[in-house]
Amino acid sequence: MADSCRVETALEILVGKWKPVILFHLFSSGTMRFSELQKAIPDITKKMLTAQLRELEYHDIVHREIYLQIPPKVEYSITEYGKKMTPLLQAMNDWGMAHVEHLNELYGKDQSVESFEVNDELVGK
Amino acid sequence: MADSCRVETALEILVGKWKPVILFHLFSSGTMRFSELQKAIPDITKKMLTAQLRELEYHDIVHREIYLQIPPKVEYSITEYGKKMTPLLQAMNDWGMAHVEHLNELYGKDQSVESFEVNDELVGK
DNA sequence: CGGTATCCCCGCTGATACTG
DNA sequence: CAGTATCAGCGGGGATACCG
Repeated sequence: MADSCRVETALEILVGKWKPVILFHLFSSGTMRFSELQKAIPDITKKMLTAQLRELEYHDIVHREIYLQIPPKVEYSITEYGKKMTPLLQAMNDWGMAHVEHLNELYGKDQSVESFEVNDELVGK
Repeated sequence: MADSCRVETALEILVGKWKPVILFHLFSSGTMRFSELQKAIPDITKKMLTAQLRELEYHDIVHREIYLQIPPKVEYSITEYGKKMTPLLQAMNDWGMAHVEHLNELYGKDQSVESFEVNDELVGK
């Protein structure tokens, strides 16, 4: 735990209602157009998709490739630097899965940690 | 990255303006009274301290020991299960530190990722 | 001492419409 | 197609006061 705590720095990048799902899709599919992301995440609005992508872009996690053509085409992908997040995301994912199990043991199977609609979405894709 | 994404589960537990700082102090000091946490985190209100501690307690990360006496005494500590979060917190902390460096390289030293007041607080303790 | 109870504000998110 | 602009709602968080 050392003498300081930058956990919040990591949180800042990931926090945002749709960032984990966006990252999940980009990590899985490699490169996706704006409209492909929209299709993959039906409930997100253009406004939010744009906003969250811009934040990830600012943090050099996501790359935005613009093709100057009509109609426009924009592709998003994980940067090389962004790929270094994989172990962290993996660790969070693993801990999250174990924690769901733990909560089930504590409170019973019917309990939810909320916000699982996001996962339903992934399942239904 | 597997076929599902429980990253958000991990985020839920940590998200909350004061949870990382609270965890930092409890991990560092072992056991702390309510008032000690207040002193360690001057800007937090009783309401928020209580709320965030209750959430951590619900998730079995923090244990709440009540001493039935006048004046009241309540001690908070990390549960055994909670201690299993250490590697995750460490990973997030490490990534966070590296990311601050990365942002400095990209945008210059003066840039901030915001919310560093929390750290100032820790430094000033 | 260790909390609740109330009231309030602001910023994230959503819905909808418009545009190059 | 890939956005921006505008308006509106809701809830996390803050300030303050009170309580066993």
